[in-house]
Amino acid sequence: MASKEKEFQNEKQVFSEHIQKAGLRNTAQRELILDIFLRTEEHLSSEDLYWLVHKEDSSVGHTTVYRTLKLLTDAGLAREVRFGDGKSYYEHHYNHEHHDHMICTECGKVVEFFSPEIESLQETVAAEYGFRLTHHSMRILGLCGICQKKDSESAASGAQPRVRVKSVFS
Amino acid sequence: MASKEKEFQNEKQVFSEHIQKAGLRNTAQRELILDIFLRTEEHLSSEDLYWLVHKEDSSVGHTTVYRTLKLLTDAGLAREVRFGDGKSYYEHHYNHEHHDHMICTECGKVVEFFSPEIESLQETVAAEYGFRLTHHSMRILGLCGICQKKDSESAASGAQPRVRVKSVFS
DNA sequence: TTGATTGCAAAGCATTTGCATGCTA
DNA sequence: TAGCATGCAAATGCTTTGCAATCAA
Repeated sequence: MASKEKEFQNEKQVFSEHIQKAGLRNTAQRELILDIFLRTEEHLSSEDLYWLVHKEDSSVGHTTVYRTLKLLTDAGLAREVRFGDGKSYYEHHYNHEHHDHMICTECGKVVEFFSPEIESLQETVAAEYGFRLTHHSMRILGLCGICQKKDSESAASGAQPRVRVKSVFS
Repeated sequence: MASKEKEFQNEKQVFSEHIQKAGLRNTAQRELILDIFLRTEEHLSSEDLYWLVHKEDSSVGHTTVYRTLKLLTDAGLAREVRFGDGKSYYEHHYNHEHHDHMICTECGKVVEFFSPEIESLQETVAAEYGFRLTHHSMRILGLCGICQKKDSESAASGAQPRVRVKSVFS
């Protein structure tokens, strides 16, 4: 692995370029937030990222994290995702393949998957209704293997799911 | 069509039974809210439904509409749906086939569709990852036929989309 | 009569905005 | 120096909760 300074050079350059094109400015806060975002290979809420940033620089505020996540999204480095608990999460988007999510409603585990067959069927369906598809969102909710076992073994454990899915959508 | 009094008898009985089983009570507000919900074949937000109810009985409050929509959902008469604008919408669920949604990001039109092929592929994918699928949510976002034309004809019209999709999810 | 229900007001969340101050280009 | 960025506090939008008064069973 490259040294800390050389990591994520591509992503950082994409960000710089986006900032310059838009007539914005580079700041220490934005650099720090981007760096921590890139170092964390998870689905992060703004709140999650705020605390990670806070550990390294406690002067950075919530607002800046929110605004920077939007900026990262605009720059194509992040993608906003929702799992149904009312918050927005963000995941890496630069050089990452498109995928959908499968979420365990018990422990909150999120699995990324991709099905070319489903993708192409979505195109077909959209065309049937005269739509030009621009994006889609698909979540599969269920129990992961581990939680299926836990459920059959015993009833309630005290564990708190990370993502509490309040409702089922379409 | 049956007379107003005889309409939706099945739905109303389902509601009565749910209320009795749960040890709850029938009230004029709940009857009115259910009635208006059933008469409206659309995706309604709590706010939408509140105003429709308000027209017929202005003494009914927001809170009661929220609580009654939850009750209808518990009773299996309604289903909560989210389109990505931060609000919850509700649609008829009793004796309605499962379906997914296609949403026009320009005018907010919502089309319901069902694809058995996609459904079965979802089962397959879930099984591949050891998940037991319980629900899923799928939204296709794009431009409907009409808005594609409008877009090519001219640029901006003053029309306000009913659903403003703020973010793209998975 | 008893306890569920109602509606108001207030509280909760996640997110956004106004604004004075600070800092980059 | 100009004007974008920051961070605080306040505002927002949707939803939930506390509570006293009301009403169904």
